[in-house]
Amino acid sequence: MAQKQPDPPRPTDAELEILTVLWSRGRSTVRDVHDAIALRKPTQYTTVLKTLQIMAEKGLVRRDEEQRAHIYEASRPREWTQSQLAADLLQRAFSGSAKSLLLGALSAHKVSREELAELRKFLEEYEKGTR
Amino acid sequence: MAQKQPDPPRPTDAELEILTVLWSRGRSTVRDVHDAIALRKPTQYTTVLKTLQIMAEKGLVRRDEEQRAHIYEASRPREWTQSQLAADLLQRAFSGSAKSLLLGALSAHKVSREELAELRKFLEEYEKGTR
DNA sequence: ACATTACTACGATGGCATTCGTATGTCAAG
DNA sequence: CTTGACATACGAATGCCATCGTAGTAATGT
Repeated sequence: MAQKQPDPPRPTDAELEILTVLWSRGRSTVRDVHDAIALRKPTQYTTVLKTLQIMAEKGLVRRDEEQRAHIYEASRPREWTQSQLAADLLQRAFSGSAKSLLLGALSAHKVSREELAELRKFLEEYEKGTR
Repeated sequence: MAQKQPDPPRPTDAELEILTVLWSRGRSTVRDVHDAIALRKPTQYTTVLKTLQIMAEKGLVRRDEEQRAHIYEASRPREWTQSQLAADLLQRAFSGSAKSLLLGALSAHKVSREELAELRKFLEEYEKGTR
């Protein structure tokens, strides 16, 4: 019987950055992750390593130790974690009002007309789906 | 000439909770804030006091020391801070995709049919506004 | 006048996040 | 075999967050 793993805690800023790399690259070595992150921000290799080790303890990532260079992967899919984060902020800062959240996002971060239309379409579809 | 205050940093969890009280109550004493928070969560008075003092240092709140019981108020309106937080999460976790953010929020936090309709209306209006 | 209550200030603690340096082990090239 | 490149492990420094206890002081009630 498959054991249900407990929900990992909310990732911190540095952890989220690493998760982003793992989500887009898939299974990766520490070096892979470090290289990707070092492009945008000077970072020591061991810093990434240590953070990944901690993330493994927390259950945010899984580690495959078969090879000498261990291989890491996110233990939860991107969508799941994003959902957690969105719901968390929704509660903490918006008292559960999805409308306020959307308003806040739109007013600070200008989105293109195209994305706006997409957004509306998505919402219409979603509304149909729950009818 | 009015000095432009620097943007206060992103509020922490405890700080956000206090800000929420200040936004809904307006100018408040430490006691007011404490009473409001203690309803949902056992908290020492001095914990709230200390946090408010730190928030004042950071510029998250303003303090009026005229009376013996100092009076605090949020230095930024709710909408402004919410915007910051939404935009921050949008960047950090959603690579700027407002659609993903909305999808995440909706999939974790079930919203009523009414709110969904409201949301759609709001989006339509917003779209008109930027045309 | 004295005791009680209400307030601020502040130090201290424990925990976590982030970062880095160093130690140590493995492997392959010369 | 020795060296250099590359890997993990891990201790430690630093700083912030959240919390609380204590001290000191002003106001209030008896």
